[in-house]
Amino acid sequence: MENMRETSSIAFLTPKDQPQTPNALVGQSKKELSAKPTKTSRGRQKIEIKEIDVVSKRHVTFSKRRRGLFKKAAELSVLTGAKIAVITFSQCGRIYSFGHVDTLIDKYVRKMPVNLESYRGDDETEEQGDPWWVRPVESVPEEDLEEYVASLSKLRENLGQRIIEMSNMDRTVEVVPSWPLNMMGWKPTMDMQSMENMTDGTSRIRIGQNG
Amino acid sequence: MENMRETSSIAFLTPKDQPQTPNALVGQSKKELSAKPTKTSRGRQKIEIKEIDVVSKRHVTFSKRRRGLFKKAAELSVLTGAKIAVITFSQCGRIYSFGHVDTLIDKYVRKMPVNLESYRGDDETEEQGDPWWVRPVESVPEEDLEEYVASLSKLRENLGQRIIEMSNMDRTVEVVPSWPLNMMGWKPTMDMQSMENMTDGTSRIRIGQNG
DNA sequence: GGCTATTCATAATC
DNA sequence: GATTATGAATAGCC
Repeated sequence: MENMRETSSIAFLTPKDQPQTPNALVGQSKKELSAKPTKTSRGRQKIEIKEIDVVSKRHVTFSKRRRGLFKKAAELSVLTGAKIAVITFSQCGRIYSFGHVDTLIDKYVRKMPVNLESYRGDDETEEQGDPWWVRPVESVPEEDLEEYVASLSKLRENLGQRIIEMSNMDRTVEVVPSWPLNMMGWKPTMDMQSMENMTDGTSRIRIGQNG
Repeated sequence: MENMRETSSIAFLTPKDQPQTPNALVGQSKKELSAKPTKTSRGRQKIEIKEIDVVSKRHVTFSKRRRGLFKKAAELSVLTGAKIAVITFSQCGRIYSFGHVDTLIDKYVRKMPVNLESYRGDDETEEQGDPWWVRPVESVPEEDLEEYVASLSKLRENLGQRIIEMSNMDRTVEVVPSWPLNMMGWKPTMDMQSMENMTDGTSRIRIGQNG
């Protein structure tokens, strides 16, 4: 009873969901040639929810649906007064975020590790254990202690900064409700959609040692 | 040309968007009494995107739309292979999150500050400046230095933990793609929707000193 | 929490 | 990036 509309037969439809060449209509008519109400589109087609194989298609879908997702988030936020944040890590490693989480995610996931690389333990002769700031203090050689403390101190400093920012955020996850939702000509602004390049393909965080 | 369909006149429609009593149809007919194809619903109505005044209505909308939002996020994730995370802070202070962000948010925004309260600077005689771990090392009195270093060390330890967790996350923001998207009977599971109580009304983070 | 009619999102296509 | 027809989300009700 639900999919009764599938029975409507248009010139476009192939007998039974049979695959057809993308340009099956090329050279058919340009809408003016034929008197029949030739449809120029088959409209939205039902798709299976599984990874899209064709790369270009996948990218398009990512763009469109991400936009839609953000819009939904914005609406939900405005309608209910909820604070919302959305983060999307695209396959190619780009981060698109909605709300103010990007501050949090960006700062913590991407930048913090960098700030932790000052002191790097005993040269690279050491085997690849945990990074220096995770190992027990006892493992730090006497002669490195000064540098170690300095690094620790700096780490603390950076940490402090981040926490402060976060505490501000928490109150202000003001996120969406604050920006003027211009539903008609709605489009994401830099405020709600930030795009960041990852240096390279590694979407992994580099923690501590090794260059 | 777009809003032509508003002209369709059903028994339900009041002359011109004029407000009507909620139970305007009470006692009209129960679908069997009338031969006319009496509509049992006016279907989805267009609404303005602004905070919903009626609380109960707002809650319903929050539930429905949050669910929809998460579903969209799930689909986007599966279709494009992107890693997605969504966090919603409801007005009443509940957190509903999608993906693994909750780990991140929970850990950092809520729990981390607690772990930083070990060393608390010079008693409470000190005025309410920055918390100890943000102030310069020089401000730490000689006699407290040992405790200070210990705390700093502990801080470092906690931090290490968190960063590790996060670095795992980054790879694994595996989030949605991993759970079986059961589109038909789709419903959020504990895996993707976690609900957390805030201790009290304060959605603010308590940082450092003072009890 | 389920139902229906309608609005809204979007796959295909240009 | 724009258009169009159709699949999906959902507002108002029970």
